[in-house]
Amino acid sequence: MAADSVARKLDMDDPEGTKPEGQASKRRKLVHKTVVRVKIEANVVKQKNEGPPSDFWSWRKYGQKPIKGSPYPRGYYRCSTSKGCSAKKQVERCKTDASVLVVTYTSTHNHPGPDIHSLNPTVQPSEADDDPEETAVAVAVSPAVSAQEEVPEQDQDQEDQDQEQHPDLGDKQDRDRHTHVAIDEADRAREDNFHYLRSPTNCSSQDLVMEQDDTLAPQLQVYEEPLVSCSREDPSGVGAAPVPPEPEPEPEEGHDFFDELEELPAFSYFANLNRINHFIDDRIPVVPS
DNA sequence: CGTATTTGACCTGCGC
DNA sequence: GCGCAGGTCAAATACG
Repeated sequence: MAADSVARKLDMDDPEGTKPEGQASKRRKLVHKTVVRVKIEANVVKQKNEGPPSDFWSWRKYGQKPIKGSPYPRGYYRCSTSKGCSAKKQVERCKTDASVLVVTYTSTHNHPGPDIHSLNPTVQPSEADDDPEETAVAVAVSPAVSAQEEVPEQDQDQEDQDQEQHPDLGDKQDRDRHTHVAIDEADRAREDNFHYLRSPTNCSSQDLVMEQDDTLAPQLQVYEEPLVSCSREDPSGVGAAPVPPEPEPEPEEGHDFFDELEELPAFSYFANLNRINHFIDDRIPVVPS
């Protein structure tokens, strides 16, 4: 017992790079994060029922913790696609809207992803999927909505509710509106297989080593498509979603919750997109008609 | 039998 | 300096 603790302590005390990335990255600050929110019933549930692999990457759960202020636990996942990959994601449910999952990606994949077309032959690229521009539109969604990385846990929730009130967030709100335009455009393109969009697997090492001033870099908040942020927006825009809204299961237990969110689609895709700096910089402006 | 998930303990960072 | 909360590890367990 004690020996175990000592051994672990020694291991953790190693400030050098002699230990796996996971341990080295125990720092809570200064890590690049990408936040994705997704409405679960429209994709995850459906997807789960259909059974296809839910992501380009495979994620392995390594922890779960109850989060103060949130009735739902947070799950910790690590990329298991490649052994040395330090990519991680945290999955939790929105405090104010149980149907919305908040996925936070940290670190980056240090390996090329699988070819989704070969891995998922059943996933046929839609016509829109063949159109780079359609994908680009979807991409534009990501950076269009940015959030502060330093937003405290509690404030994130607050932010959702106060977005429209907060003067500082007016710009964000405006962009948010653009986002929905973009989503509208991309919606049709991706509604059938948005979680397998275009393969991001050809991310170059350049992408992977993307450096960012974490203290300054805005956190990318990606709204998964027929999705609305927590506790706001009229779901009417979502009505176009191919999947009828299912009765929201009462999130009584975190286990049930995480049973649903064990694997999430497309997030890695967006995470990868976020890494493609030039892609973001050159994002296609979505002009509201 | 191998792999993935669960779960409790431990460590670190941060705020007071 | 102390306490709290978040993040990670690793043994135990479940599953295919």
